[in-house]
Amino acid sequence: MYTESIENYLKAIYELQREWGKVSTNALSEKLGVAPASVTSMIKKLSEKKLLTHKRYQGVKLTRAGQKIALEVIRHHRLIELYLAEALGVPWDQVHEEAEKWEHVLSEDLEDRMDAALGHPTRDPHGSPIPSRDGTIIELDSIPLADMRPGQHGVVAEVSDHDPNLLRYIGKMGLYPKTRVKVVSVEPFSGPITLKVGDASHVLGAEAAQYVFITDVKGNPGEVI
Amino acid sequence: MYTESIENYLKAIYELQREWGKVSTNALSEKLGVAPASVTSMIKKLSEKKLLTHKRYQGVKLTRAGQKIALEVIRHHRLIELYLAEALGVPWDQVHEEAEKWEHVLSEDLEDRMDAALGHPTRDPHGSPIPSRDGTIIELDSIPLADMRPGQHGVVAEVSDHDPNLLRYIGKMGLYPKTRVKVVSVEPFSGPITLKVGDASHVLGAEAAQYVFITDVKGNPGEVI
DNA sequence: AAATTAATTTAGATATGGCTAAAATCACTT
DNA sequence: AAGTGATTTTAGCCATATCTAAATTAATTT
Repeated sequence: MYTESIENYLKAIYELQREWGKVSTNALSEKLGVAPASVTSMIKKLSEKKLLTHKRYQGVKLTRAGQKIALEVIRHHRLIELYLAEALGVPWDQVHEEAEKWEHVLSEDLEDRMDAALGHPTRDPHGSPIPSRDGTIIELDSIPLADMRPGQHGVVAEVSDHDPNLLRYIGKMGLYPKTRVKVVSVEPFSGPITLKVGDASHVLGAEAAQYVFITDVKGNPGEVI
Repeated sequence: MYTESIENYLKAIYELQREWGKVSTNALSEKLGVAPASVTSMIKKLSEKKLLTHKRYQGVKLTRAGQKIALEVIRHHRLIELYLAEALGVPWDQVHEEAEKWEHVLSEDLEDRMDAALGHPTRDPHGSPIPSRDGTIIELDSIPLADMRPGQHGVVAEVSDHDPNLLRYIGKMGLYPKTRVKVVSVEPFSGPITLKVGDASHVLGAEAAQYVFITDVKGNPGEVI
């Protein structure tokens, strides 16, 4: 088994890789909240263990072995998040923090039991896909709500879980995964977005809209006024 | 917060204190599976933090502060054990291992949720008392099954959870907490014990009988043949 | 009371995963 | 092509929690 630290590095690298393609020392440093120099020495170690490849000054890339471990940790994380929400009613803005710790000590047996109790789910409470045991993951094709135009509508696919405050804010307007939304208007200069969620109308700040991802986008894109 | 290591030391000290009164360096070393020298240096640290008192070559004793932390960890451990057994059907010989890891990363909020979901339980699956949040614990008055005499009967109060094999063995004859048992005969020289559990009759080895604790013991003690 | 044995402590080493400060490299501008 | 600023790496240090080997203290035996 790998240390908690190693698991966290691999997970972070996987996520950055998916979002930005390449993963720099600084990006990792910021995401993990450690000094760049610490990242460099960990990279060296992970490279020796063949969990990633590294070209000096050029960033890292997970090997197959590294990705496998990353996906196992992510599977733990997301199963735990969903389990806590479903079975114990933990609010969706708190499940992430709890899962951050528990994911590293969850046994495979308990993982399987939770998976079965939840009916082999495919999405966590934030809409993120839960990798299967063998490391298959189906990422959704979605765009940030911030990129939508007036008149377009779609379905909330996924919401970033990095900030509990953001989740509470988003939750207040009912923007949970699988919810239909329609963009009514968009203010210029990265301004707020007015949208319909069911019968209700909400105004959402531009920054928050970066973190809400929409799938199944349809409708004639109108002008940004 | 304290490190996982510190929590484990405090828990171990609490348990040894309860069982043997005083807690020697060697006893801790054995219980924790670390070298005696390592125990000495940790004792020094815990003593500086005022979590225990130590007289050189004379063993240690938890302070009130140390005991409070020990009981918090034990509460976590036992709530987790019961939760896993009840909610996820984890067999009673596996819950201990899972709880050993999880207990150190459980939030107070989740502790409360599990406690509520279980209806504020007072015993874990092995019959051990679950301390309350404020650190109150009600230990049962019980004797080892090995000390019972033919003709006596009683109720299983608690079973040691230190060895999964033992738990499976004990489970096979239905010796779960709250089960009535009657001692039929006891072989001499610390020999096996024949007992009735419900309608069934079982023979139990003397060593295993050291780890099963009986309360409410009644009946005329007969001779050990 | 001295010698032996057992328990405990001290001293010094190791691995992990952080840190800061300084050096090296890269990327961009002029 | 050289200079500047940002990024990355190197070098060396620190804390935690282990270890082994040696020294000390306590307990027991003769």
